[in-house]
Amino acid sequence: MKDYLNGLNPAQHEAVVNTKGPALVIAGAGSGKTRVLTFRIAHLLNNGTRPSEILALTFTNKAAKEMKARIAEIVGSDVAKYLWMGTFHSVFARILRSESEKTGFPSNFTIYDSADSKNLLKSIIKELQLDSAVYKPNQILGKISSAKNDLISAESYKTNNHFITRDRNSKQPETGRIYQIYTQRCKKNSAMDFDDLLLNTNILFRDHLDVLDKYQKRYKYLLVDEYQDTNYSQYLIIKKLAALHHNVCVVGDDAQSIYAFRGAKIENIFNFRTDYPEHKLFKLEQNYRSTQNIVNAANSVIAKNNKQIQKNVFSEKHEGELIDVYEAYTDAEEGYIVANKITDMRMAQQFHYKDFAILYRTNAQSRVFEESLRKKNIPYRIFGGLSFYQRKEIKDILAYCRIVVNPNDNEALKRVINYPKRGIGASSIAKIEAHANHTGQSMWQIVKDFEKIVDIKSSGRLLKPLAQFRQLVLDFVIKNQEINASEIVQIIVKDTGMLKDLYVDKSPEGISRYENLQELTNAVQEFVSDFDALEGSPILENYLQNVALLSDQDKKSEENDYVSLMTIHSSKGLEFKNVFLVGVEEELFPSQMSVHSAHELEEERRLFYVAVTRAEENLIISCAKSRFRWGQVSSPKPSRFINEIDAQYLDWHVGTTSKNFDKKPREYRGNKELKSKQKLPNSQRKLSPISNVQNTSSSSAFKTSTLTNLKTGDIVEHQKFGEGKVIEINIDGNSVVAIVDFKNVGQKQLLLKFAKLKIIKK
DNA sequence: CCGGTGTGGATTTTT
DNA sequence: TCCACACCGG
Repeated sequence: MKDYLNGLNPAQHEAVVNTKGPALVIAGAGSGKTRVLTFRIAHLLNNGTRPSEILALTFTNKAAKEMKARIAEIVGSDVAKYLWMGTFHSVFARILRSESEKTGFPSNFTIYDSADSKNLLKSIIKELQLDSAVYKPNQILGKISSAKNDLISAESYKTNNHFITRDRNSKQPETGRIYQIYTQRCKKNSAMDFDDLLLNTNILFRDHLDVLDKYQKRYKYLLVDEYQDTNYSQYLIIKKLAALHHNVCVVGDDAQSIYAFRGAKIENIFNFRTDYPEHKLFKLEQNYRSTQNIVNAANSVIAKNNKQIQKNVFSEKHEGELIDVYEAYTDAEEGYIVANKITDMRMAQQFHYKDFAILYRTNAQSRVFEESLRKKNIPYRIFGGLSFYQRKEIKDILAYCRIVVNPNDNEALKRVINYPKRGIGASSIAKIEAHANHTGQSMWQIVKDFEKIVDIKSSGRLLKPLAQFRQLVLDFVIKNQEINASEIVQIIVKDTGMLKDLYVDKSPEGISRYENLQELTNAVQEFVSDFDALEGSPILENYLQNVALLSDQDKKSEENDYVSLMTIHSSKGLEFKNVFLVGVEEELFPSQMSVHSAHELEEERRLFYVAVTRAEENLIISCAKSRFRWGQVSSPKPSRFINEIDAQYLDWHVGTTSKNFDKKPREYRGNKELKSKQKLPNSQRKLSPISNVQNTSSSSAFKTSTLTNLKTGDIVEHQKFGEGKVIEINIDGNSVVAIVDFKNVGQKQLLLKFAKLKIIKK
């Protein structure tokens, strides 16, 4: 029981046993941060602290779960289960539910995910008759979100000069009004978005000192993981809760703060020392994860940042291999190199597939690697992207569940009032919504008594479908009172007809949707059987409370052997023997200070640092000199960050290294004239015909199926170049190119398959 | 109302 | 490329 302290190094040991007073633990990458946190909690428990007096906040649900499991191993699960441990969002959602009399929200409030928020904003913007091209829902959502994270209410937003001028400059002067209506609408729907969970907690603690007092007393020890990624709202919650006991331990690494885009303030970790002058500082500097080369290389990059807490991260592992850098000609070749390398390394060094990860900046980059891996029959799994809970079929089921629990949830109602199709079209939905907003009722209240609405009654056509929908929901509500979450979900998928709908659909997508539906019912079943009596009963209400805050990462991964593909962001906290950091081009890892402010650049550098420090043994960085993106060819340069790594740690492989690579770079295919330019140095290389096309509309009217119909000799019309004659057509795998002689252009043009063409004469 | 088709726009990153 | 949306005809 006590021997957990033996395996710690001196710095870790200090950070574990000094449990009194504020503590700042700076934990370099791979320095055993989770160990320290878990042992610190275990140490508290072993020294007489009750588990319910400890509040530990993590960044993801997964981290919380894992940590709880590890603590349970030390102190036993009967103790560990009473710990308050979870993400900010889940813990404070729970508190907001139990303090519902004080919040103005019912305890069964719905949590809107970003899609719900966006939809709500969209309809508000439409209602206000504003142009949704100017008031882009995503942008507005971003503004509202950052305001909330800075604890700025709609009212103060509207009168704040800074925001007024900013919104005027961005031609969105009505943002404040939208914010206000959005807030009202959420309240009416009994819904909170992600930011509201934190904002309303702050409001609760501000306006109800008795409540604050209660939680201050309850939580004698606070621990916060990933402190560098907390926002102002979270910071303030911690500060208030810690005000009584001052036993607040924050753990983090300023070099890994990569969430500024969603409001994270790296300053929080810098300012901890001034916030708590009596704090103790612990630096975990030994990296147990990576080879010396990788650690040194990572250090050499992050050293270029100005804002940081000085530390000296070192490794005592073997020196290790140099970092390979590959500059491929094309994205396809980059994929090929990576897949080949995985096969080679696996054979030569007995690695498993699960020892490999491919990390990229954006989800869209995964496709090329998927293709190359599939070609070589390498098993892989993509993390992130469209998460399970964001899939249409899943959201539809959950929307029904949400209505059952909270009928005022308009967003859920709008989602399924006509799904499956029952003849309630967009205009009818708009009519109901307008009625609801007029009378200050929820849409469900209108639907419930739709016979009273003259407008609906007179048209007649809606009567039957509305009655049917109402009956369906009412049935669910009644049944739900007696049965558990799993049973009601079964009834919902069956009675709505969704189960049959998806079962009948035998297209690949239909099958996968059916499987997803099965997976969801399994998940609910699991929720029911795993349910701990401590947390109430396994009813739908309780299931829903978790589900909005879940993400794909929280789904347990099977034991299988596969290569992992994910964004750098989602790789944080993970480690792999071999890491491929791909697509490292300046388009995605910007290098121009003129475009990006200094602190944005520093954040990008930290992101790069995070990626590099995921690797234990081998790191391979790659980029492509020509990339096919959004239907167009671009010629990106390697990111500056590669050059910021000290050259002594690098091993460069420029150009094609794979002799077997049979595909020529994409932009040269099938065109003799261009082929000769291949040898030109990068700076002088011109892709003139293609770049001309780039300037035209990027519409993809010219579909592949149509394109294959194109023949040499056809007369076509191009939006920009006018009428012309096809003189050569080249179809090769998925790349299709036509050379066209345009009447009025005086130059033959090379058109890619996405060029906009109308066939005039065959 | 609904489904098909054409069109235009968009891309970080996640609780 | 994919997705959302507008438009049209049944």
